[in-house]
Amino acid sequence: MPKKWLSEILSINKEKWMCGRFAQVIKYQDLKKMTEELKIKESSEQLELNYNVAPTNIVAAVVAKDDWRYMGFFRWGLIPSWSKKIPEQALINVRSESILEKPSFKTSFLRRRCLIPANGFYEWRKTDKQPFFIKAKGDNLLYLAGIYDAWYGPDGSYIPSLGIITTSANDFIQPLHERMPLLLNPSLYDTWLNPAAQNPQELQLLLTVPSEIELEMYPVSRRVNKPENNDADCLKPIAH
DNA sequence: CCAGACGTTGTT
DNA sequence: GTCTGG
DNA sequence: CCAGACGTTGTT
DNA sequence: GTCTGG
Repeated sequence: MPKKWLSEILSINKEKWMCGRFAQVIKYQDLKKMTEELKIKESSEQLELNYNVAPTNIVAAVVAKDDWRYMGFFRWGLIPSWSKKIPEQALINVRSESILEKPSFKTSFLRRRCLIPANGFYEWRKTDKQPFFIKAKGDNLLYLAGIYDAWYGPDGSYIPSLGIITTSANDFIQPLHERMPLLLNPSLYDTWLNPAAQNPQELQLLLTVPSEIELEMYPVSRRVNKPENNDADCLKPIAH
């Protein structure tokens, strides 16, 4: 029996998820800056450095309980609280356009919004699968808009999880992809994080505001393809 | 009322 | 949990 | 998102 | 191709 599987002969690779990989490498200075900017009351001394965040990884996110803003840790891939089991396909992205119509997302959107700090996110060019890193101009952190929930497994396990909200790509991202993560303008952070803000129409409006955040992108090594390659080289620009 | 689903992406 | 379909 | 597996039987 | 795992 030859060791060739059908896939090697038929190999047709479909692109699937939009924002399917990002970087969360938040060192002391950035952590300090973020804590001030977002008025976080409780955080860690330091965060795990993840240059290549893949679905199901644990990520840090800013959330609020009443007036108390803190850093929480969540599995990337939303598990609705009522799920009987962990969804087979991780719900890593949430379409902003239909968020209020989806039972899996609606309540989390109305009551449990978060911001996921990221250095930037990875995107694979459709034509040649060349990976790119997309980040804010300069070295400012990006904050990806997300929603979270808490899930208790039948065995008593407790898993907080989140999903990243997506929207149609702006002119900058368009050449690469149709979709992009929702990047709120900083003036909207307060409302976004406020769990008392629960008006569906007002919240939905936040999803339609075009981002004013200036972005830049550059190609990176295909090493990033493999989630276990998790080091600074993932972020380095390579020659075109 | 109960049963059953509950998601995204892109391409064809 | 919440919504849709029968 | 990409990577990697993808099967069965019974015997050692 | 389809599914699971990270």
